[in-house]
Amino acid sequence: MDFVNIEKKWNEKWEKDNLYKFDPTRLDKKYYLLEMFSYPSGANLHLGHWWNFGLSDSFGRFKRLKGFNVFQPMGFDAFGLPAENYALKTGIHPEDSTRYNIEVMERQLREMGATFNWDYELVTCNPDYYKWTQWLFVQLYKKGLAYQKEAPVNFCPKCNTIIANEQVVNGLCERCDSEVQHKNMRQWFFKITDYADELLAGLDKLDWPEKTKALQRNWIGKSVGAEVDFYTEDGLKLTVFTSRADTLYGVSFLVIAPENKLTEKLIKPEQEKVVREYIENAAKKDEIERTSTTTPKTGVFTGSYVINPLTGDKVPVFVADYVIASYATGIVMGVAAHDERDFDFAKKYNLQIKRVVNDANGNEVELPFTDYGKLCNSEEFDGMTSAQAKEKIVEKLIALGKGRFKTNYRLRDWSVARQRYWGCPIPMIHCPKCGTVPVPEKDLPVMLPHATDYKPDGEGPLGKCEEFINTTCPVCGGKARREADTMDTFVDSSFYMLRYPEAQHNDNEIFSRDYINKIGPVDCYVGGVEHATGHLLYSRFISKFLRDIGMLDFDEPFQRLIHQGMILGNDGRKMSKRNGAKNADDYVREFGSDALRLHMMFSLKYIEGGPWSDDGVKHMKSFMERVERICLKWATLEGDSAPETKAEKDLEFVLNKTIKDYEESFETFSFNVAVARLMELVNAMYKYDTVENKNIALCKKTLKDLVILFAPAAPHFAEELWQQIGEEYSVHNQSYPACDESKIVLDTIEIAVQVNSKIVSRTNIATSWTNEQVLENVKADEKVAALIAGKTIVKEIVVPGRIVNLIVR
RNA sequence: GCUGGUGUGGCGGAAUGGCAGACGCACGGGACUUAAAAUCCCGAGUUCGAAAGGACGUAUGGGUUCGACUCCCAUCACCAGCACCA
Repeated sequence: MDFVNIEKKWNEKWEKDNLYKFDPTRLDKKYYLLEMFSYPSGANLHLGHWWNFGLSDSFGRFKRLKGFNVFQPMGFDAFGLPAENYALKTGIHPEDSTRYNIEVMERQLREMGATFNWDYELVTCNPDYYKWTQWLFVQLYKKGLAYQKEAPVNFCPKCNTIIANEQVVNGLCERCDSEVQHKNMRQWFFKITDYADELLAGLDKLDWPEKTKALQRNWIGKSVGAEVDFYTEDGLKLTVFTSRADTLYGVSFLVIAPENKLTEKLIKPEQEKVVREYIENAAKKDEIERTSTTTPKTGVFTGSYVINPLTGDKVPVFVADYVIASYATGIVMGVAAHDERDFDFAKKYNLQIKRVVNDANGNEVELPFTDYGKLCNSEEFDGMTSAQAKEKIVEKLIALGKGRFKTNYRLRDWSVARQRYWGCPIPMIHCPKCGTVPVPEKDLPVMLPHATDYKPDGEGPLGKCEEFINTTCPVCGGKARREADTMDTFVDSSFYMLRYPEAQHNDNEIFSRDYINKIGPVDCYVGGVEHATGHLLYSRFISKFLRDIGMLDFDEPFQRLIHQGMILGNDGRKMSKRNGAKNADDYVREFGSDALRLHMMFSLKYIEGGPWSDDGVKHMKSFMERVERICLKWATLEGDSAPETKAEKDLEFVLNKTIKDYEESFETFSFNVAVARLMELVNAMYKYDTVENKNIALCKKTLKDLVILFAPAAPHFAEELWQQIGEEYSVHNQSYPACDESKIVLDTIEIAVQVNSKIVSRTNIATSWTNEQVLENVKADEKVAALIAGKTIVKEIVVPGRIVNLIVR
């Protein structure tokens, strides 16, 4: 078979016939399958694209065979920095290069012959898409969830923009590896923190990899504890957050972050010089230096003391740069006896290490933190666990009015503004009279101008575009300026899965409430794990928000999530030209895409990925030829003798077992096992082929089922073979073959026989036998009889169809 | 440090607590061929043995069980994420 040319032929025919058209009226058995859409990079489709799109396309095809009305749209995440950086290098406008790249990539994706529903294509840089990105912004603004504040932000000096926490990797910009600077700027945020608890709780019911759920839990970082108010002699309140309120009796010192507003008020004149010097130094250090676990904690005494609300102890207050100003209250209590690093800190600055406190009688008492009775010098704490002690102590604080239960989250609000050109304009207007007001919905979209000066200047290049920036205030009609920033591209992608079903309509709504609730949420979402704390979290947040404003009945956009593993170079490192990276096209042209697809399915676990080795591609071609030979031979067999032979039953067994196992393997994305099952069936066919007097009807059925089973894994090959064996177009409109359970129950099977849990023999038994009959037969076995002779059988275990174990003494 | 994951032949990898290593690669052998390729068939965890057969085997050490790759506890190694988060 000429694999390369038949692919072209069928791709064209399928596309012409619109074979995989999604039927929006038949939603009772819909299946919404989605791969994370890609950034139009303009490069040729590489192996990673095939790995992602090709194999999940096979999954979609499988679902179609199973009778599902599969919705599998495709689009492009088209705004973003790469196009702009490319523009700065080449002078080609981001819009032009992006349009061109989309054209190239779309053509290649279509050439894959995949079942994507191109008639629902979305491109995030199209005004009819970003109209809804802006609409979303306005809705969030109206609910107080989009807001501006002056805040320390991550600023990438090379990209000249603010980036989100999620885009900072080890203090470096994830795109260009520049060291990220920390600036105070007035910025737009989405209040994702309002949903922290719900985002956490919602994870439990999702069919997602445990790993990904853990990543999100970790990222949200819920910490249940308490706030404790300490007062200085001057009556200044310092509130600390602690998850270990039970150690309150052992507080040796308090530490405040240099940036905390209260720090100023704590500095006593005699300490002024050293403290200022310290703060100045701290400001120079970057976050990594400050928060590295390897560098010892340093700090400086402010000169102030506070009173421990429970013990009345006088506790010194330090400034230290390891305390993070933005987490919780930015003030921490140090318990030297409990925490190793607090211990080191206390020793370094000669602070009292409160292993001992004075009890009511003035005697010194040891402070083990498990002995709460003694610790608190009160019988009411006797024998308490840490958790019980925590609760009791906080209750005492509440009674004193000096503390409360408190939960903190590591999650910060989502910084969404970018000082870049190639993004969705933020639909806000700054009016000198009315302040900041949203663009009225009827005026959306705010069009991104085809600017000529898109060079980033740290303030938003749109600010230099006069015809864009100058506008009138929608409230008072006076002169006003538009917001010059654009949105993070993760805003674009946070709702695309909800917009897809409506991609064909440019209505007055982002989507029809009725329709989205029937077709959504996404049943299965396929994409990389690298989006665990970014895109996947943002999308969940936006879904919950849309639910809250009455747009959605569901609040989790992705029911099931599959991460494909990464294909690595042959040296196990990220793929590059040096370690064997090739364009997928090189293989497609030589062996055909089906051979490539089969090899990818078979050679690595989809979910784990691994180093790429291409030896197998040619073997898959051989395998397909082997399949073709037997199929074409069997297709021409004539007559219909039906001998009841063992060989025939063996083949029937393998066929039906394959039908069953293949399905299971596909459902769990275990494509490697699925292909192995196909090979087993083919081997069984060859074995049966040696039989002289064949059951022709069985051969024909096997052959037909085999070709259908191949349809998801090797779509062009299966279609061609389907035609060649004389079946009616198209194999992709067939139903998945039914497994005849009666054929996978054999009359006789071989089971293992154990004596004292050790295999001593194998014997054939009839499956119709009762356990008693099986035992009787097993005991009659020569070897077994010899072993049990003269001994007492203590226990007889029969696992039907598996094993017999006789315990003798 | 915390969280999650992984650990099975030379390699990729199979195994609802029930015959470990399916399927394939590489390897060896045979058939066909003048020969090679292709194809078809057979073999193969390691080790002792001529063979029959035996011993040892799923990172390590324990445990539960008639029986553990699978469940539990501890340890080690590697991968990933978070990390003076109080």
